[in-house]
Amino acid sequence: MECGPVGNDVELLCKTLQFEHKLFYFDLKENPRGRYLKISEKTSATRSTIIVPVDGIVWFINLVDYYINTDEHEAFSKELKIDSKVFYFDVGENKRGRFLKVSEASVSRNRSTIIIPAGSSGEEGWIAFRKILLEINEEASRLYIVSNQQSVEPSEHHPRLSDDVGAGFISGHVSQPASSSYLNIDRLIELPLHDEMGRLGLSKVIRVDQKRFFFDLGNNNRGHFLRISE
DNA sequence: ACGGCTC
Repeated sequence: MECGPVGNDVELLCKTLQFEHKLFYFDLKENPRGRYLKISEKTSATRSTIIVPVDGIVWFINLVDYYINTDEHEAFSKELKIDSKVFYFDVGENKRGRFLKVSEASVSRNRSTIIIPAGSSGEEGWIAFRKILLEINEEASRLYIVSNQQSVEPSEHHPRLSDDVGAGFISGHVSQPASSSYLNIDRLIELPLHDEMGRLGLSKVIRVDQKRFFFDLGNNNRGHFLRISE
C-alpha cells in the first residue's frame, strides 16, 4: 500500500489503480472541515489532482456508470456541482483511444484535470476506476459510522449499521442515531415531491443543461437501490 | 510507452 505524503490531514484509506501507463492514487482524507477524496493521476512526466468532497463520491460513481453504459456517440458532457466546486465530465477520443476527462473548477485554484483512458477492449479502464470508487464508498460508509458513533468498538455495539448506511446520504448534522433516520427512508422514498426530500437531505440533484436529475437512496427487503429520476 | 486537457 502506497500512501501519499501526510500533512495535517488524516489518511483514512489509500488505493491505487494502474492502467496503461498511468497510476491513479485514491486517498480518502479527513481534516476538521470534513472528509474528501483526493484522486491523483500520475504519469512519468505529470501529476494532476482533483479533490472530491465525500458526498461527491457517489455521484462520481454514477457518472462513470453513465459513461460506461452510454453508447459511444450519445454520451453528453455533464457537470456536477458539489459545495463550491464544479466538476466537468467529458468524453473525448484521439488516436490513442477514448478517454473520460474530469476537470475540477473551484474558486481559488487553477483548473485541474484527470484523464481516464477507456481502454482498448471495451471500457475496462472506466470499469476499474468505478470499482475503486465503489470500494472506497463502501469503506467510507463504515468509517463514517465509526466516527459518528464515537464508539471504540462499533462492530460489537452496532453490528448492523455498517452494512445499512451509504456515505453521503446522511447529512452531517443528523443528531439522531443513523439507524432511526435511515428507517424513515422507506416511507419518504415513495413521496413524489422532490423538494420535500431535498429539504430532508435525502435527495441529491445534478443539473445538466435544462434538466435536473434526482438521486435518491432507498432500500427494501430485496436490498439497496439508487433511484434516478429526471 | 504512450496521450488526451476552453469553462
